[in-house]
Parts: sequence; structure tokens; C-alpha cells
Amino acid sequence: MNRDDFMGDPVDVAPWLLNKVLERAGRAGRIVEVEAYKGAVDPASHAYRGQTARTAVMFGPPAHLYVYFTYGMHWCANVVCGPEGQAAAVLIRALAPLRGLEEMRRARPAARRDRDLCNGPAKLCQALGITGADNGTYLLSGLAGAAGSAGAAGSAGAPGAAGSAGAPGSAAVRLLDDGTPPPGRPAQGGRIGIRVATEEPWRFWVAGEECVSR
DNA sequence: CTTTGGATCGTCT
DNA sequence: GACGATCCAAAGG
Repeated sequence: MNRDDFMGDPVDVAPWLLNKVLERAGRAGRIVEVEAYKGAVDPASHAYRGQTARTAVMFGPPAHLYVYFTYGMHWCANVVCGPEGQAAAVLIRALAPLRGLEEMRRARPAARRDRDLCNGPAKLCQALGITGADNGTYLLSGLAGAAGSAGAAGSAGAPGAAGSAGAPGSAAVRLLDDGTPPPGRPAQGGRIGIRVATEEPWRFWVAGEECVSR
């Protein structure tokens, strides 16, 4: 897994991200649901009406984390993809918890069952402790063959402020490939929670997975 | 199980 | 000044 894997169209990158692992501070989960947002040509994308302070990271280099705040109380996380200058991203909608379950339960007392820990875009950020401070984080730091971070300008806090890259248990948000391939035939359908372009089938999930959002 | 309404504030018009 | 790429508790079947 390297930076070039994130250069493509978000509709291609999104299903490829399924079964990868998102990790932070010892808490980790397998990505089981994603949505593609196509930037300038997608009315549902935050980047549709051009670059703003909030969306700056989306316009930067790929394989970085775009974190936004919504509904006055929730954080959501995206993986930036496509070439620099084109604002494309993949929203991470659900994880199947893998490690650090005790920490996640502590961070999300409202979750009654373990499958409720990360089965929504804001839930998984709460479970992993992802906030605006993580906006702009390079997701491949510390991986073999990965070069350094380029950082990015942002607005929601301190972009790329995460600590020493690559150290096990570091506070940095990272994307890992544990060898599990993406599903050969992922389930696909319309995106959730938007008012426009709802018919575009750009939501992908692992068929039969119990940790997919409601 | 499903449906409904309230919470809450950064961002852009 | 309006509105979210949402979540949760409560209420009804």
C-alpha cells in the first residue's frame, strides 16, 4: 500500500479501501463501509463549491485525513484521494472493531453492543478519538517504503499535529493493510444522509457484515 | 423491530 | 440566519 494507490477516482478507491484497517492509539477497526465523494463534479461533496478553509485538506495530496465537524457535535473522517488539486475523498462510514475494544467502550458509553461501537461515521471517530486535531494527518506514516508527510493547510484545529510518526501505539491515525483483500463483489448502493445526488451508487460495504451503519 | 424529534455550533450565504 | 456526509432516547407496534 503506497501513495499511488490513492491517486485514482474515489469511486474506484472506495471499494479498494474495504477490509483495510484504520488505527489510532492502540484502537483499530476493519473498514466495512465507505462512500465516495467526487469533489468538483459532485453536488453532495463539501468541495463542490470550491475550496474553503474547511475543505483545504481535500484539495491537497492524497492519503491524508480530512476531518470535518457537523450537526454541532460530531466529527467524521475521510481519506483524501486523487491527484493534488482535485478534491476527491472517501468517507469512512463503519468499522468492525479489532483491537482496543475496552478503550472504545469507554469512549462510547452509549454503545450497548460491540457492533454499535463503530457502525457510523461519527461513532467510529468517537470510538477512536478522532477530532479536528487530526485533520490533515498523513495516513501512511511509518509504513515501509512510505516517504514523509507533506502536511496541509487546514482550519479545524492543528492539521497534522499528531505525534511521532509510526511508533506503535502512537496517537497518529494510520491506515494499515493486514493482508485481507477487499471483497471481490462488494455491496453497492446510494449514499446516506445527503439531500442531493442520492441516486449515485457510490456507497460500498462488505456484504453480510453486521457492523455496517443502520 | 421502526419512527420521531431534539441536541448543538462551525461554516457559508 | 439557515443548515448540515449524525446520533440517541423515547415512544409505539
